[in-house]
Parts: sequence; structure tokens; C-alpha cells
Amino acid sequence: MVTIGDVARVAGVARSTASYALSGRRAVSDEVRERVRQAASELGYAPNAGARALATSQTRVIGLLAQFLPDEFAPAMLQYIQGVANTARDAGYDILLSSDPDGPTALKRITDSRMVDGVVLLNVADQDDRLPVLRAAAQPGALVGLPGDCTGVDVFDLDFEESGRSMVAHLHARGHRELILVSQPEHVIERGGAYVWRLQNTALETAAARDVTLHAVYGSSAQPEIGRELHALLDAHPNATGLLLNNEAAAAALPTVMHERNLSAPDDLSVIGRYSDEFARTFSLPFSSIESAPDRLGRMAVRQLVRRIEQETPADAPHVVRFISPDLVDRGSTAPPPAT
Amino acid sequence: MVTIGDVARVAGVARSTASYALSGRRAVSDEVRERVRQAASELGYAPNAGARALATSQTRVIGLLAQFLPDEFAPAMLQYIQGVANTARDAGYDILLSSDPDGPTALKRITDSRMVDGVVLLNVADQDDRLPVLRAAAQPGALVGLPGDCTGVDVFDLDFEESGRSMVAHLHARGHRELILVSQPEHVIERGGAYVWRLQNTALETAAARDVTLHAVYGSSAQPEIGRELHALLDAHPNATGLLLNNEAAAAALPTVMHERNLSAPDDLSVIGRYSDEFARTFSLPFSSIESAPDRLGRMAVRQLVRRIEQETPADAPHVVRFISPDLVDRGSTAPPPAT
DNA sequence: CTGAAAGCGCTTACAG
DNA sequence: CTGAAAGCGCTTACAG
Repeated sequence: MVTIGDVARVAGVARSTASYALSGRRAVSDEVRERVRQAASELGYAPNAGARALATSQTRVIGLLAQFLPDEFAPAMLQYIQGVANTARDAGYDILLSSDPDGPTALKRITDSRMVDGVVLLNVADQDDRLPVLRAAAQPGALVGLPGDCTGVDVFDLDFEESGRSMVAHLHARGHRELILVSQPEHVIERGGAYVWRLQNTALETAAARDVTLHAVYGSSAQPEIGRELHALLDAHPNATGLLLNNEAAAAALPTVMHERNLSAPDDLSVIGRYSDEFARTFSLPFSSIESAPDRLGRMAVRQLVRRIEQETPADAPHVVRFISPDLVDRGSTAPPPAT
Repeated sequence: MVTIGDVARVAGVARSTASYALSGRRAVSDEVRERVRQAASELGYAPNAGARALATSQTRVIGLLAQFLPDEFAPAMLQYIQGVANTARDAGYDILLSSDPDGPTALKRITDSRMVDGVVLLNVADQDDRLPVLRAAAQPGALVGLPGDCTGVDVFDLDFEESGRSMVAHLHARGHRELILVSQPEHVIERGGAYVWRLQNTALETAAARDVTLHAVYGSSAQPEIGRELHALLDAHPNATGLLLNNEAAAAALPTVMHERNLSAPDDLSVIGRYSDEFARTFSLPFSSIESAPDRLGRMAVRQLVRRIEQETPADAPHVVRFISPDLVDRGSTAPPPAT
């Protein structure tokens, strides 16, 4: 392999001078700089990442902790990963992807061994086992998802409270008085998936305040179970005129279910989901939805992380908890309830 | 950070002894080994990855080059990524994920800077720009997907030729005489996505040999275009009784299209896709399909790569090109054509 | 069975 | 403006 020593020799300068010429961290005469650059490109020089990391304590790698849990819908995860990966690349960082189901152990190993300059956690639970590890780590961390305790980390999430309110308010305003809300599986909650009850609670409150009946249930996040459950749900609540989905798998399954029941939105049933526009396209979903903005959240997390890594933000600068407000993307699936 | 020097001091031995005790690469007295281990775990010692890489020229990281091209269906990609990531983890490797649209440049940077011990390329095209870079690299590479020139790399792919044959033969045997084959977008071919024509060619040959009319067309890989195209296609060929899909986006869109046309499989139309079982579940697809086995391909690629990295396979050992044979997963969507 | 030393390829104070 | 040297934290021949 070609080292900076080779470059220096070819350029006829000291290794330190070659290093400075390439990094620009010290003034170097135009002539020398040119010679060094020339030599470097002739030889195809690329600095050894390990050596550089050892010397600078910087890897220019960001760890991405994604867990593909059986109760999460994988295609929805992918969009967060893409958001993080794209932003990281633009900022000059590579991504070390961990999909280890044992998140805490993986995180500890990656941070302790100094493989990364910082870490993005996806899929954060209310009591997330990875957080104690992250707080003990030397590197900063940014989360997508709201944990119970936000100390020491930067947090980005959709405003699920407001999402719950606005879904119910939207249908209430159009005259609906009986709704169904399908959340993610109950074990997502048990695991601490706080976004499930954050949305559900405000939906229930809003419904109660407006005298709307809201049937709040948990749904599977796998096919074909969720399809069957949706059928059972619609059977059980024949007078419900609106369906709210805080469950991507349910959203993906709903078109088939509605076809099978010969229902269409919004004529027979008003529907609002909570997923990204990209997700809607992928699954051909014709329903209006609260935009979950995975790309935006991924981007915000990485930007803040990079700011901390590069110390534009002092290490003890206050940490942020930032919610993005829910936008309802109107795909025309809501209307006043059918006259009976 | 705690270094091996700290461990050695606490254990009262030399750094080299601490290193050997931990790695087991040299005999060490039981007592010393125990003291070193004790010290290491007390201090929470984890070797610095950069330093180790510098000393050993091994990073225990595998580069994963995935391109999220607009004409590929992202959820299908994810499964290959998971297959690679899971196998790598089990083998003790971390994954450096690159989703850079400029694959060759990203690959060159990653390999030249010695960030990885080897590389897996996804989404390989017939004339893949990344291959010259990979061949020039010091690290071995494994591909998922068949390029025109396989020299110097290990290659794993579904047997698309056989897939094309078996799809047509299956429907021919059940009495079908007019079929439609929807492939991926034409620009996938222009880009060199060889699997498109590999399947299509054998499908056409098989059809010709058996006097079956086969309408072979390209379809978009985005919604909602592909839905419209499927409608147009079924309009244009009202006598076709079988539909073959070598296009994940088309498969994902088909249930909706069939509902809209009030068709069901296999009574009105026999359907065979080419996608994974996991994909079928995710999209609730009721169609029989050639299993594309992304997890298996990812696993094979990583295993072979690890073998090369760890020199169980000598560097000049012959490279492999391995096809997995297509299994038809029967979901009951094929039958004799409807009587007319 | 153990230790002192060299070396991996960088960067960066220290000198001039 | 440039160079010689130290040091980052490991591993591994070389000695004993």
C-alpha cells in the first residue's frame, strides 16, 4: 500500500510536510503543495483510516443502531436508515450499520473500541436499554424516537401527541362520532415503544372531549394477521365511520381488506394513517396520512450529531428534544360520514 | 480511555503479556491469564479498533455497497442488506454501509483507505463500474448479481435463466397459451441489470418452443405508474390467461389492480411472481412465486468473503460463480385457464 | 513462560 | 516555510 512516506519521498519533502500540504493545516509554499498533490495523485495515495483514527481520535464514521424487531414493519425502518445514510454521506461520514438484536452489547462494543465518532439510535423505546450504554460512552448520540429520560442525548421525533389530536379533530370536524384507532402491537408498548400510547392517549382525550366514541385497539405488525384483525374490527364496530391507523402494517394491508369488504374511502369509511409519503407510494396507499417524515428526522439527527462531533456545539451544550409537527397529507380519503 | 497499558499495569505484567493473555496467541500461565482477564474486565477494557487495524491490517469490517437506485424497489433491497448484515455479525464482522449513488468512488475510497477487509456488492450490473475498482483493490469482493465478467470476484445469484423457463413451463403445462411477462424498467437493462433479460430471454425461448404467445414488456418500478401500466396491459391482451412478474413493484401493485378489475387468481388469471417469501408477506401477495432468496444469497456472499479474508481460501483460489436454483413457492395462484 | 522493543501509518507540537 | 521526532494503542517477532 502507498503511504504518506511514499508521497513525501516522491515529492522530495518530509512526511510532515506532505501531511500538512494535503491537509492544509499549516501554510505550505505553493510549489511544494503542488508537488505533494501531484505525487499523491500519481501514486493513488489514500490515507490509512486506522492510522488516521489512531492519530486524531476521529474516525469519520457514525454508528447507526437499527433493530429489525419482529414487531416492527421493516420497510418503514428502511426510510430512516436512508435518511441517516444520505445525510451522513453529505457531511463526510461513513455509516457503521448495526442490526444486532442485542443493541446494548453492540453499542458498547462499537463505542468502547472507538470505531465511531458518534451514534444514531433508531427505534428508541421509553426505557431503552441502549441509553445507559450511550450515556456512559465517550461519543455523543442522537436519537430518533422519544425515550422516557432524555438527559445526555439529542432527541428527534414526530409529535405523536399532536398527531393523535389532529387525527381525531379532523374527523370530528367532518361529523364523525365513532372511530377506530389501530395502534401497533401491544408488545411494542411493553417494550417501551412510547409513540404508541403517546398518540393513543391524546386521541382518546380528544375524542372524550368532543363526545366521540373511539375504539382504541392494538394490531399486529405482520401479514396476514393484521388483515384478519382489520376484518374482525370492522365487523365488531359496524357503526364506526372513521379508521385511524398508527400502524404501518395495518395501513399496508387495508386496501386489500377494504376491497374484500367492498368498501371505499371516503364514501363508506374515512381513513387517516400515519406514515411517510414514500411509504404511501411504495404500498400504493390512497389514504390521507400524518407524514412521519423519516428522511427529515434522520437528517436532523445526523446534523445535530455532526455538530456535536465537530464541537461546534460544546460538549456540555444543552441537549435538544425536538418534535416535528404532524402534517396531514390529504389524499382525499376523508369526508363526512355516509348518511344512514 | 483505557488501554492495554492500563490493563498490564493493573495485572502487573508487560503490555505484550497482556496482549497475549487476551488473544491467546501465545501460551500464558493460568495465573497470569486470570489476572489479566480480571484487570481487563474491571477496567472495562476494549481494544482500540484503529490501533488494532493498524497493527494487524485487519479491520473486521465488511463494506456493503448498496445502491438505492430510483428504478429499484427499495423494500426488495432491504432484504439483501439484512441477509448480509446478519451473516456478517454472526461471523464477527461489522458492516460499513455505503448507499452512495456514486458507487465506484465510494468503493475506491473505502478500500484504498483500508476501512474494510472485504466488500459485498449488491445490485450488480452487467457492466458494473464498480468492478474495475474492486479488481484493483487489495481486498476480496463478493457479488450478489451476475456481471458480464466474473474474473477476480465471487458471484452469487438466482438462476434467472431457469426461472424464466420454469415460469413459462409451469403455465404451459396447465394449458395456458397466451401469457404476459412484466419485467423491470427498460433502463434497468440499459444500466446493465442483466437479470432482466436473462429471465426474459429464456421465457421467450421456452414460449416459442411450446407455441405459447408471450408478450414481454417492461414495467415501471414505482407506484402509481406501474398500476396504470398493468391495467393498460390487461386491456391490450384480453386473451392472455397468465401473468408473469419479474418486477417487485408490479407484484406489489397487482392485488389492487386485480381488485379494481374484479379479477381473481387463479380463476380469472394465473399469476407467478419472482420475489421472496418475506416480500410476499410484507405486501400480502397471494401469488405463487419464484423464491428470490435474498437472505440466502446474502449469507452465501458473506460466507465466501469471510473465507477469503481469513485465508482459508488462498488468495489465488479459483473464484466461484454460484446460482441458486429457483424454487416455486406455491400459493395457489395458478390453475388451468378459464374455459371460454 | 515473560519482557523490552520495534513497527503499523498517520498527525502535530517542537525547533529552526 | 520546512524537518525531525514523538506519540496515538495495538501486535508480534526477538531475546531471555
